[in-house]
Amino acid sequence: MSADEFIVTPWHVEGDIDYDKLIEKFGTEKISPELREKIKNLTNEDHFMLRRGIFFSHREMNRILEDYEKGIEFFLYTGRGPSGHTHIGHLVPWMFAKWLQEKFDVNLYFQLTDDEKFYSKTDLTLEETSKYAYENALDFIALGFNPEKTKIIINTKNIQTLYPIAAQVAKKINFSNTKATFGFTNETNIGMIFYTSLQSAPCFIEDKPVLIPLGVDQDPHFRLTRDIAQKIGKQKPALIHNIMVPALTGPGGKMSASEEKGTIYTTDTPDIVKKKINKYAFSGGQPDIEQHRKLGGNPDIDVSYQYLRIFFEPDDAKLKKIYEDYKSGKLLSGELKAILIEKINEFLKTHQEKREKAKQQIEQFLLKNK
RNA sequence: GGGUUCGUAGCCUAGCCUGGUAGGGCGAUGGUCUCCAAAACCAUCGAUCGUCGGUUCAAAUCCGAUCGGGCCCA
Repeated sequence: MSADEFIVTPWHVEGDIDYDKLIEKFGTEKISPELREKIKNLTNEDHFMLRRGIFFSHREMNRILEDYEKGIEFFLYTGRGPSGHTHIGHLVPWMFAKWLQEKFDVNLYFQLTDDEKFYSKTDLTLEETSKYAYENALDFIALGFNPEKTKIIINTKNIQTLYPIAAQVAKKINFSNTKATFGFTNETNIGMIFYTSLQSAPCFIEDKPVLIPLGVDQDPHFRLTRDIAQKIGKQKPALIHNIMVPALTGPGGKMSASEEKGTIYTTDTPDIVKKKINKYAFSGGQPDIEQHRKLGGNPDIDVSYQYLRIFFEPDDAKLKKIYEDYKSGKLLSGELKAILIEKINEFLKTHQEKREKAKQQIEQFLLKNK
């Protein structure tokens, strides 16, 4: 794969992603300074993920906000395909969703697509994906969502609620649509072919506009949903997209739940975190210390720096100092890694405590079928 | 239900026709080098060849059955 090639689909992300090109390719809109300003005015906060372009693209986010200003409330929807343990990349859209929920005081639905992972991963059983769904739910709850306004949907458990909506959707999507959108072939099992309608279903679970914060790789599902929304008498879902969190080992792909060493899990111990970062994190440093002092490092390709930017260092002034020190050669790669290790472990310490508590809270979060 | 095709280390795959206990690539691991990581170089681990049975001195290789995946037709 050459430098300017990249692949972004719901099931596969590869290459060095050019996000401007992706916006063009997917037909989404870049988050404009005006939109950012508007969000800032409504929330009284300029969230660092917006400021730094971690959330970089959207579809009709402006409409959601205009409606909101007119007193029309929206709700939030996001989710996760439970194919393994939760890693820190997953937390990006969840954290942002949590912030949106807080600021706008709205309902949120979190969908765990255990059926989809069973369909798409040949070696996973339904028991395993359901087990991961539970595990992932704990991480989600640990972020501190409002239990009064937050419901977790597990596809195989909540099918009774989802199915009537999914049926409405499914009738309007034909085989050619899914083939074109997802690249399905004759080998694709029919679970996959139907599946997108289940991912659409929560968009219409309330009779209100919906805003979906999500990784940009999931956009194709909602492209279909948006296409058919009016046909079933519903509003198009609005989306706001985050970039892919790079794997520890390098910029050529997203962090994957199945690749041990390129991934920091929410359950990793401080020692494991330290070891993984030191041993695997791709750096933008120079070949040796002398050259590094002289030429400086490249924070833009340095994964440790990127993690700080994306998630672990919300303080702009601190981040800027790290950026400049690294770029000037004052800060060594090993030192940068030490900063990140400290930050991650600090975060995980509290996260893991909250995750334990979540085991007692999970019941009140699970959506009950009516 | 019929036909067809595939099943070799974590992944991809050679070998099967012309039987003599398996070769490569990627990956992984360790080392050298680096402030780390990457790259590069060196080294190492790893498969009883889906399963069961038969033929044979000898089977991944031939035969039968069976399980699993794919495609086509009905």
